[in-house]
Amino acid sequence: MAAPRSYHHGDLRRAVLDAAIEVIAEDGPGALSLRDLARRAGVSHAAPAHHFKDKAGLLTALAVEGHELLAAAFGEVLGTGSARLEELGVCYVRFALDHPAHFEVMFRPDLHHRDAPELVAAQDRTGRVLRDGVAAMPAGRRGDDTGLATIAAWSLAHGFATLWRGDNLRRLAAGRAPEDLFRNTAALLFGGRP
Amino acid sequence: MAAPRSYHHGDLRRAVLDAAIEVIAEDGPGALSLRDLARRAGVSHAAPAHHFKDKAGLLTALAVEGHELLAAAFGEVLGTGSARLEELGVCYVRFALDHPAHFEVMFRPDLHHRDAPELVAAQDRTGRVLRDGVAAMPAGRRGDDTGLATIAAWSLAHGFATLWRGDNLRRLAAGRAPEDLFRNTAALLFGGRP
DNA sequence: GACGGGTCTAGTCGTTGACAAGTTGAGCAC
DNA sequence: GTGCTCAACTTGTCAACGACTAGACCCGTC
Repeated sequence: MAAPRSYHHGDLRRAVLDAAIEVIAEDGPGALSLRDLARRAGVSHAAPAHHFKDKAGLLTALAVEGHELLAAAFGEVLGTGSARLEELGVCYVRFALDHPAHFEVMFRPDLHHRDAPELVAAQDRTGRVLRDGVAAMPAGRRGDDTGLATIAAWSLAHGFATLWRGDNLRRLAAGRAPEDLFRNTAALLFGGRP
Repeated sequence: MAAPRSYHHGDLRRAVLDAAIEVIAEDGPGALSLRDLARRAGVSHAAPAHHFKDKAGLLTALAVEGHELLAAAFGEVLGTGSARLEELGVCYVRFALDHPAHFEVMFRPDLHHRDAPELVAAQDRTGRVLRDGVAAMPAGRRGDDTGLATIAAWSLAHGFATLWRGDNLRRLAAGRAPEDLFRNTAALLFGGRP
């Protein structure tokens, strides 16, 4: 990073993405500036545009990367075989807390090029993985309508993660750690009947 | 509105807020520009700053107004006495769909002055109203821990509303209207055992 | 050793948020 | 009425931004 730069950066695309992740995680997408990212990478102010076209393009790339990371995380949980529905939700919440910048951008269509084919594909894949994950669960409490169960599980996890990140649950959480708290919440709704 | 303007606008604060609501509902908070709002209200570019200090101040005011509207909506539902927990959630979802701009801003701390006392008060009030609403429900399925039940109900409704607004549930919804769909979802989790 | 395409620089335009200083006009004291 | 005060608003300015353009640079290929 301190080495003298040749004319070509080497991996400017990744460098800009990483810088963006840092900025967004700290101050939100509103604080993002292409010129600032260029400065951080040590290149001229117009260089990033060559990789991402424009600001929305950069955020689209970030969203796609987020969907890939989420799908991978789901794959790990499902791969273990010990997959209870709660753990899928916990995985979702953990993803949101571990990758706040990606999570922030993934579900904000006003920030990206909504029609970018790679984004649409990534979104579809996430939806499919989610639904398949729910479908693979024992029927039990979740009812027969897989679509409805998916909506329920997704809404619960997404809402929890979003509210937690916005610091809206601090008072209600009463000091409990987010993952445990969500596990309890999910167990209350999806778990065995008391 | 078409009348010749005197030096004083009359109610510039309201006019700017309304214009902001329109812009945000259409293109998101990122598309907001104080100068554009001023233009729409027919005043100079610096006039809005006199009422809101800065952009974050405007969004803070919007968030506070949103909390007030939400609390009022809850009051109506709870006032009827026919308050089942699902209907509280439906009310939340309907609020998000009816007031997209307010909803968008209310839970995005990076957009406002997080420490503004009127905002903190409004947030606290929303949290309290929510919790009281849940507490007033028959114990039944929701368990004994009111805090946990509030988190569950809030997360579910918030997640559903957010995902719906981001167009992430289109495929899973299969044409069903959002309110009915949420009612079913909530019934699946909170309702009587099938 | 020319060349061609991907990568980056340098310069520019129009727009924005924030700030400072001045202007207007309504309400109030006398 | 006269003069005062103060909030509401205007005008002018600045640095920063996103987007665009033309051109410089570098590497692999023929």
